[in-house]
Amino acid sequence: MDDILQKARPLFEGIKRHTTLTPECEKKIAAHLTTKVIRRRQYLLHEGQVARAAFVLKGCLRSYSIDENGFEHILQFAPVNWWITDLYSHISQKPSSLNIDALEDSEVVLLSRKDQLDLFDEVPALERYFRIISENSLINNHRRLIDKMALTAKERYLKFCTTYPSLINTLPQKQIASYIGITPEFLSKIRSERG
Amino acid sequence: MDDILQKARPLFEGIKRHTTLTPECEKKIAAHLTTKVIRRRQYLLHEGQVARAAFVLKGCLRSYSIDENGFEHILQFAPVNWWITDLYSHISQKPSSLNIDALEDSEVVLLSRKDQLDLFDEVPALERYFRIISENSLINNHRRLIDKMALTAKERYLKFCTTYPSLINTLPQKQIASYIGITPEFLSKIRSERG
DNA sequence: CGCGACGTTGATTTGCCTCAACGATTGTGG
DNA sequence: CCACAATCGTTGAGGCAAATCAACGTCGCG
Repeated sequence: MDDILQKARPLFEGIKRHTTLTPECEKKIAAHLTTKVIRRRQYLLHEGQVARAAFVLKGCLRSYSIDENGFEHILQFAPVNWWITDLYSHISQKPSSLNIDALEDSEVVLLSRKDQLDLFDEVPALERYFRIISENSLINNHRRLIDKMALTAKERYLKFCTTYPSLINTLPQKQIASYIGITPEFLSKIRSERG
Repeated sequence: MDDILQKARPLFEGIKRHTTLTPECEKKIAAHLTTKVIRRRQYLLHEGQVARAAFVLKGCLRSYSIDENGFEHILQFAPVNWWITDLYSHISQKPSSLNIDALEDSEVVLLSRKDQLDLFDEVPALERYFRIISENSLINNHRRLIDKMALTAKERYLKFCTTYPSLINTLPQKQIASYIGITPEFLSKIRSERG
């Protein structure tokens, strides 16, 4: 129990950057959290399961959909201190259409939707925190959608490089290509034009 | 004053579909709302201005970005009972990069970010409501982004037709083409292939 | 009436994909 | 520790979905 309270500290710090949180509230939250280790290439969520929300303590995960031709399309990367889930499944409690797996050995804390909703009544600050990160995620998604419509593959790649410089050398090119919506071969060609 | 309370009724009904709202809270909210009429082709928001959030009482609006070649990319349609804004600008209070204008004669209620944040402290139910609609918008945006990466133009058009059947006959084809991310010419060609 | 926005259609171009072959690197079991 | 497979990135030839450009008919509206 105290173990979780300790491990979830980065999460509480994150919450405190947006709102205030008393030690009692931290305990209430911690009571609903569990931790989980996920090794590289292991799944946190398989298509068809019901998702829980995961906060990354260590490592890096990704969520992606697989289309009818078997191609992966990455929706999100989640490095340390980010949340990741299939939001549709998490909220509706229906089977997910996304997969989530670990790009490196990772550790997360998990929160079910039921526990999350209970906590929103117990700890209003938590609801505020999730309201804020939902707003921010929405802004990022708007930007990404517009970029997908307005920019060329090369422009999107360069923008990715400046927006997430820390991920460039961490992630395989294949994953970056999938995130910006092009084939790995074409990304390779883009990069070879003096990069 | 009572006028706003009356006009905002559809908004209060919408909130009550997600949480509970007392008449006193409705009054508190109404005190921060203003109404505005926007005629067809008139702007609610110009690129560079700071956005407020708008709830549509009548008509239909759109938000869109203009790229460096002068092409419009529609981010959102807002028919009756939907919110629309440039979320980035509204939240950060910085100049917007989006435009919002009316596709037909419309009327909206407006809420500034400051008033919204004040209300979150006064009326927790309102924060819950916005948390929920942010979550739902995010789900829709995820879906749309994946569709843009995984589906062909024709598939996206057919999906638009089944997802928003009421908009098909209301909106000019040009606007639909911009929303699904293709040229009006190509949409015309898609439609001419029987169906 | 005439102008401007809209939709259509065809010819041509292009950004990106597909497929295939090939090194380099990683990792895994004998 | 090595052999081998699997994964990754690169490169090239060819193909296709969608964009571009241009011309034309229609409609609503000042």
